[in-house]
Amino acid sequence: MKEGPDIAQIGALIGDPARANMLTALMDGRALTATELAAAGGITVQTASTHLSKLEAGGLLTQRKQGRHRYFTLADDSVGKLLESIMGFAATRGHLRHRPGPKEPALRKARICYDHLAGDYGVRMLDSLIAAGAISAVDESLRLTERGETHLTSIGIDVTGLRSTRRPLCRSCLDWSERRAHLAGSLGKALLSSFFDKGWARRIDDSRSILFTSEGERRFLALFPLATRQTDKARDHANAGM
Amino acid sequence: MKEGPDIAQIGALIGDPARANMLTALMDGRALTATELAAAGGITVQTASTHLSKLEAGGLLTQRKQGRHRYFTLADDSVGKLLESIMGFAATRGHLRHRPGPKEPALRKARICYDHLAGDYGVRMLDSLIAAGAISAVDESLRLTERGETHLTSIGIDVTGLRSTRRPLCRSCLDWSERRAHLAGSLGKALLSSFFDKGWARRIDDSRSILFTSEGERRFLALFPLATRQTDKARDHANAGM
DNA sequence: TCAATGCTTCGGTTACGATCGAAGTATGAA
DNA sequence: TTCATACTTCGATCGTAACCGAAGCATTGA
Repeated sequence: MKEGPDIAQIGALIGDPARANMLTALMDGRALTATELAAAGGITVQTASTHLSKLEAGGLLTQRKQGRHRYFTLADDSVGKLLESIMGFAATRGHLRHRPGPKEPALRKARICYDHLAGDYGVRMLDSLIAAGAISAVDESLRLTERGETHLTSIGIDVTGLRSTRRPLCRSCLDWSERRAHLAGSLGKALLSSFFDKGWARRIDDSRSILFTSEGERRFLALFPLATRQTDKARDHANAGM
Repeated sequence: MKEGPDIAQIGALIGDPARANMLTALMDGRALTATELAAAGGITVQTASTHLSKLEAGGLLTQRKQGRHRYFTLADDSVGKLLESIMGFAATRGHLRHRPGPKEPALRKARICYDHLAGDYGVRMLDSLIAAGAISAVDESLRLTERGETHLTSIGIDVTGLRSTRRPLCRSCLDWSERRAHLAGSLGKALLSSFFDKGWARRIDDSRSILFTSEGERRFLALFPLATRQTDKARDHANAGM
C-alpha cells in the first residue's frame, strides 16, 4: 500500500488527456517545441507550459534550450518503452479512442502521422515497398535497398538529399488503426510531401485526415499495388513484436 | 494526437492514489474482498466500491461473487506485468514514496506486507532461512525443504496444517524498501502470526509498522541470524530478476 | 422471519487541478 | 532601441471526481 514506487504519480502524469497527447506526439523520438506540443495536446501554450514542467519534474521529459525555442524530448527510451507498453495494454482492452462521426472513416483510410502517411494507405504503401524489394525489413528496422533507391529517385524523391539529414531515412511507425507498421522517417515525410506536390492529395482543414483526388488515388494505388500472398511473410516480419 | 490507444484512460485509472494502492495490494495474485481493498487504499468501502467498478470497467480487474463477498483480482497477468513495468520505471526515476516523519525508519525496519513480515527484518528472515537450508530458492520460486519443515515445526509452526490450505505455502514477495525479496505465502503469514502470539512484536495502531519488544527482537535475531558470505549466492538467486 | 454482514447506490460536499487571460521574462531580429 | 516571438508565471474560474454519510440491496445464519 504505502509501499513501493509511486505508480500513482506517473499514472497521473500520463492520465491527463492533454499530457498523454503530448507524450504520444513525442514518441517518434523527435524534439518538439512547447508551441508544437500545445497544438498536439489541443491546449493553449500557457497550459502546455505547466504540463510540460510537470512532465519534466516527473522525469518523463527533458528540455533543451535553443535560441528562443525550447525543445522537449522524452527523457530517454525507457520512457518510450513505458508508453508503448501502456499502449499495447490499452489496445488489448479495447481502449481505442474512437472519434465518432463521419470523420473517422477518412482518418482510418489516410491521415498524417506527424509528417508522414498513416492509416490504411500508409500501411499499404510500406507493404508494397517491401514486396517490391525497395525496402528490406528486419524486425522493426527498415532499410532502403539499392533497388529502392533507384526506384524512388525515378519517381522524384531526392534520396541522396535525404541521406544528408540527421534524421533516419526509414523508420517503422506503428499504426494503431491498422495495428501494423507504416513508413516514417525522412523518407516517409518526403513521400507524403511528394503526394501533396503532385496534387494527388491535400490536407483537410485542421483535421489530420488526408483527402486524395480521384486521379491521385488512382495513381497512388497503381504505384503501390497490394502486396501479394508470398510477401506476407516479409510484411509480418516487419511487423514483428507489435 | 487523437491517434492510438487511449493511454490517458488507463493512466488515469492508475493515477489515483487510492486505486494505485488497491492495485498494488492485488499484485501478489491473491483475490481480495472489497472491504480488504478499501483498507489497502485507505478509504471507506463506499468509495472503494466506486473505484473498483471503474477499475473493472477499465478492464484492470475482474470480480467473482462468493457468498456475500466479492473477490477482486487483477484481470489477468498482463495487468500485473503492466503494473510491474510502471513500478520499475517509477523506481528508476526515484519516485519512491517517502513518508517523511519519524514513522519511516520503523516502516523500513519491519512492517506488515498484507499479512506477512516485510522490511529489513523480513528480508533478513528469508535470507536466513535460505542460508540454513530451510527454504530452497530457484529463481523467484521458493520451496520449503524437509529440513525446513522439521525446523519450523519445532518452533511451533503447523506446517502440515498450512499445506491443506489452497494458498501457496511459500511465495517470494519483492520488498521495495530493500529492493530484495522476502517471504510471503501462508508460511510467511504463519510466521508473523507466531511472532505476535509469542509476544515478540505487535502492530502499531493503524500503521503498518511492527514494533518488536526488546526481548522479542533478541529472540528474532537469534532465530534468524544474518546470512554469511557463502550464502550470498543462494540469496541473490532468490532475488534474481528483481 | 429477523438480524448481521458485505457491498452498492444516492446525494451532497469539497478539493484539486486543468484551463485560459493577462502580465512578465528572455531571446532574436530590425 | 524597439518590436516580435517563444515561453513562463500569476491569478482566477470552473468542472470533475474523490470522498463520505445514509440508505438500499443481497446473502448468510440463526
